[in-house]
Amino acid sequence: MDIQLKRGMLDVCVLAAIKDGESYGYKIIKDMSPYITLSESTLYTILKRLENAQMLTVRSAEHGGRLRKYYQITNKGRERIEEFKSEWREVMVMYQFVSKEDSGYD
Amino acid sequence: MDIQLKRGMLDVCVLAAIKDGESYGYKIIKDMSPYITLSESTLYTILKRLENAQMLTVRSAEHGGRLRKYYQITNKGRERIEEFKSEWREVMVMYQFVSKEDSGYD
DNA sequence: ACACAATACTTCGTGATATGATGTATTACA
DNA sequence: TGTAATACATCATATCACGAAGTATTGTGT
Repeated sequence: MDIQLKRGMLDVCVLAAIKDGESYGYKIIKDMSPYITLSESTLYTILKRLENAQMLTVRSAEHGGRLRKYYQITNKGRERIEEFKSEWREVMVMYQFVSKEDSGYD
Repeated sequence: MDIQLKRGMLDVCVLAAIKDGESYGYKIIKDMSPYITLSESTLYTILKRLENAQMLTVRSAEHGGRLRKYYQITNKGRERIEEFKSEWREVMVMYQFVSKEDSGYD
């Protein structure tokens, strides 16, 4: 899939992946993999960005000797998801502009 | 609208704007403006990119003392539109991933 | 005659960001 | 003993939308 087309959607997808309960990096990738492919470097970049934007909070916890970072969505994060849904209408306008056939009229 | 969300769509929108007949920069912006807003700098960047990718051809012609560049879509450009439509399915998968409500199960 | 809007295209710098490559470290398993 | 899986981090790179600024002409209002 075209990288550019994913832009602006991945952030929100990651938020959606944790909206029903906290999760951690590796699990997020696994959970999303049937629907969306993203590399580890991409995910951790996004998580950091969302943390800076206060759309999620992080807590570190040990699990089986390994350190894990658990991510939890904030209200701001949920608002971002709603905002995205609103913007989606404009995206559909663009899609329809592309996919509409020539009517023959003008 | 979020800039990032437009990415990967604008190129195809411009191709769509000329798919029913050749046009020129200024007119393309006017034609698209009810649906999609894009600045001149963005458009001419895109036109140059599409030309390099051989998705459109250009001819210069004088019109009312002013120089105009007329852009015409190529087969490769039309193929790009079709390719985009295919990729759209994956975009919708991402959108549904974001917009789906928690089922309560799992 | 003068100012200003509209038409038409160009170039430059900037910020955002998805990704591959690479690295570190532990656990599980064959 | 080695390899895969788990888990997170950093860096450099390429792509790209946009504002700002510039050039030049035509049309219009006063």
